[in-house]
Amino acid sequence: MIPIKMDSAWRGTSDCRSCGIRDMALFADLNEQDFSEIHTPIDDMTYAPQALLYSEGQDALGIFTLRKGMVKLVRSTADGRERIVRVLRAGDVCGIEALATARYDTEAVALVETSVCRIPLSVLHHLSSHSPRLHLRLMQKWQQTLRDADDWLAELNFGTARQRVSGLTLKMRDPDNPMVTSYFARDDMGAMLDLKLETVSREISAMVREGLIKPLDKIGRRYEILDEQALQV
Amino acid sequence: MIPIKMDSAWRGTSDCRSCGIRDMALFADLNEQDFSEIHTPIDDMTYAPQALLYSEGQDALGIFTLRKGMVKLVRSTADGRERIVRVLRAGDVCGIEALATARYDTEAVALVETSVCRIPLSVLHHLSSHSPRLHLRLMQKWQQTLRDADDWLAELNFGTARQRVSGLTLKMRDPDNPMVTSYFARDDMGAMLDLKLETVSREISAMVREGLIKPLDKIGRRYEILDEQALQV
DNA sequence: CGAGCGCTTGACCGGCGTCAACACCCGTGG
DNA sequence: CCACGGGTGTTGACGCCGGTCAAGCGCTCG
Repeated sequence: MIPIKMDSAWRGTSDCRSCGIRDMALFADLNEQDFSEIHTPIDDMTYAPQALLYSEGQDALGIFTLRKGMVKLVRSTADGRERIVRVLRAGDVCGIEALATARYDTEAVALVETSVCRIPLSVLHHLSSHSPRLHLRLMQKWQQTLRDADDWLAELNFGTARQRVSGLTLKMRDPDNPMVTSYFARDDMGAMLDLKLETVSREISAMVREGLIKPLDKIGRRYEILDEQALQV
Repeated sequence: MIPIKMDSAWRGTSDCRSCGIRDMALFADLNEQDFSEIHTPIDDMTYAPQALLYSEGQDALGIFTLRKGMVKLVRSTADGRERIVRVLRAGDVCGIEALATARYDTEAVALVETSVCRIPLSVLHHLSSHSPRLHLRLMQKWQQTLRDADDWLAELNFGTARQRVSGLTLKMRDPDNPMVTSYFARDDMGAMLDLKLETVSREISAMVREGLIKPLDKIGRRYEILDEQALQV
């Protein structure tokens, strides 16, 4: 059992009106009246790499919007193996399932330093019935989450090792700089793609040798994409 | 390209109040006032095996509740391979993503004779903002759908061929008779589990030889579960 | 500067894919 | 009623991809 650091810090209460990612977030199109109906403060929090946001089955305090960083969602199978079902990035919603059941269905762990805002369930329940704008936005987030889940299965867990690693390479491109992609620890990548870490490492090495990608650091996390075409196979 | 038979039949307008599966369905806890606000008829439809409910990207007419039968959801990858992302059964909701985008994200095909009711989007949009009961029920269906998607990835697409076929065997047990399970055409099973049809066939044969399951028909679709324990590995 | 962790690489092996032949069920038509 | 043919499932032989085990390397941090 790997001990998980609980390095998390409450950084204060968010002012959603001036949020930097508000156009991607749940509260994108709330108006002043909607905001005036929020009576519980929204927490602004930051997690260190490997920090646990919540664990599988835990009672939910709220749902999270990712402002910066990345979070892996981990599901344990009946026989104790661990599987990464998805990776969330800035703008994604984390723990949305708690809206229906007040419990989280998966474990959520920060992969890098990650900042989030945590919106209490009571706020969402209240607003989703009083604000058609939030109601619509929630529907879109549900749909996006489901689509991501299906994409993960259809695109990243299908075909040869090369196809899977290529797929992850393209999926994890930096939104601000599409020629750069972010990898993870090799065993995490294995748990995402259903491959062993040695296989992942071998494929990455081969892709570098073949001139498809080029390492940007010495720890194997950031790579430049050189041949986009060849990765799309 | 395999031509898909469009054998579908409109069977009339549903009376939801007396629906046999109403306790599982979206309209479970609507009251008389809610029903009185439904101004568009709800279609009651039946599809033959292999019939197409809708295709990927198609404009949505409504969302479906399965009354009887099974439906596979198929996603095509960028390079043209086809992947079955989930199988829906009685009580499940099909095409829920259309609530957010008015388009379907996957293709839906009946696996056996299947009857559904199709609820127009307008009815759901109207009721979800006017009826807190439907609103809650919709949240639950979103959550259930997402959980199914993650289960499919974590339990059925992870580990050895034996583990996958065992997992599918347990997942497809008859709700009315848990000692009986339903299989599909071997290539469909392969597309669900990311295995080749020969591998699926070999694992099933081995499980029969080892006394874990026993065929109930001669076409390889229904099997009796003899050793539940051994399948849970 | 040394310890330790994570990444890489190699050698070997086994499980699954590939290709092919065959068995079986069932519908069709003589 | 039986002969035929196509579709689907099963089984076998063989090869390769990816898993396993192990050694070595390089970075980072104490």
